[in-house]
Amino acid sequence: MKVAEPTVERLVQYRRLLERLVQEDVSVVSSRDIGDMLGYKASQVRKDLSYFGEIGKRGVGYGVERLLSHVEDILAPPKKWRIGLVGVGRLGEAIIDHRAFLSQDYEIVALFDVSEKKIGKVFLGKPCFSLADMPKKLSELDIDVIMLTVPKEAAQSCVDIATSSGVIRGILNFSPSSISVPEGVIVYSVDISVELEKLLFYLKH
Amino acid sequence: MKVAEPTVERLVQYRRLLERLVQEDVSVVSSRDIGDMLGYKASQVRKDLSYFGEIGKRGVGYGVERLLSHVEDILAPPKKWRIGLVGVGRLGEAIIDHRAFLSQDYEIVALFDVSEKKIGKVFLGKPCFSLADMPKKLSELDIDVIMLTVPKEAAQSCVDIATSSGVIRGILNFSPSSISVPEGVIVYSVDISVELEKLLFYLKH
DNA sequence: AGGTGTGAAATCGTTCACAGCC
DNA sequence: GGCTGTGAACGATTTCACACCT
Repeated sequence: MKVAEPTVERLVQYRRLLERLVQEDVSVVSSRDIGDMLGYKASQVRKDLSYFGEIGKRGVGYGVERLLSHVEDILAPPKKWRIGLVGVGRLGEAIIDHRAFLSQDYEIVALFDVSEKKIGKVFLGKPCFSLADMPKKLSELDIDVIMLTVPKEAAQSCVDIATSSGVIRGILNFSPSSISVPEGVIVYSVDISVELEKLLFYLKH
Repeated sequence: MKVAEPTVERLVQYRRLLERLVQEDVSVVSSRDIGDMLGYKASQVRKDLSYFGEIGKRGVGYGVERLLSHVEDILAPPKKWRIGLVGVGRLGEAIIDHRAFLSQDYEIVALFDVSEKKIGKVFLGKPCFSLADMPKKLSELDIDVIMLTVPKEAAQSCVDIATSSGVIRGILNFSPSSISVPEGVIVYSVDISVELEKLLFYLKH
């Protein structure tokens, strides 16, 4: 099934909200409730949820637990993803430490850096290896995805080294640069300054 | 003039690329060159640039320096924005240290935190104040925008305190939570785990 | 020939409006 | 009466196709 990107983004938000509602012992929500809490139109919420079958009750709403497990199923990965993080700087460490990585769906299993000071050390429980050993380690450790937190000058060469192993299928790029990857590798970027610039642009009307 | 959001995002990328091309003494580029380097269609590049007047030469391309100064003018803010950062954790420090903040267009001028250990200290040249003093300090220091790098539980209350001063016009939210703000305040969010989840979703086709 | 600028067409995503069920 | 599910209308963005300039 083909799902639009904005829908996937909202599904992640629905899951988060529903987890909170389960905690708070809320048993039923309407599309309007969900929309109000997350800043979406009720019709948007209904359309998103309807792509995956009829899950609500007309005249009533959605059962919170039932809907949550439904959304979890949609988002569930085929296996627990194994992630490598390239570039153990301040941003890299902040990400290793991030609460998101308590997820059951993925795990950071190795770090990579060029600095002799970092290679061989352990950061927040994760071992750091040399960039030069990366292709070998990526295969050995069965890593599917890398997150790139290196300076922009290093980004493309790190990508080239990582993709040379042939095991990498996805890259989450935090560096402020466009990278090119082999056919079939998916790249998403999180670019702090681009988001800030967009905000500032609209601030001047 | 009204500019679509995806266009603004690409304009920021064009500026980055053009800055590099100036460094490399490239004097002319075509829309196809730009598109190939950034992963856009040539027609997309031409359309984006044409919104702001005829700047290229038919049969030739765009003069790099001329185009850069044109794009800089489009993105230029009316004044240097003054930014406050709320939450001096690992992620907050990574952002303070980020190369993006060498920009002439904006500057982090103050930090805010609840921790007694951090209040009164200076981090990478930026003074840290108490959350309780935030409304006063935001006015005093003429801060327009805040960046939120607090745990999700604290996000909404920090927003409420910050917007109570009435001087905040924009918020860049790094916390994994939806926040509500008074009419007229613009919010952009950078959510690491949402981007990762989207990537992983498309990895399982 | 080569490359821009741009209306028109195509695509993608959101919102409406209402039939259908609880 | 209230709320879901969904085709149809709408709106936004991308891509095409070609006239026009150098």
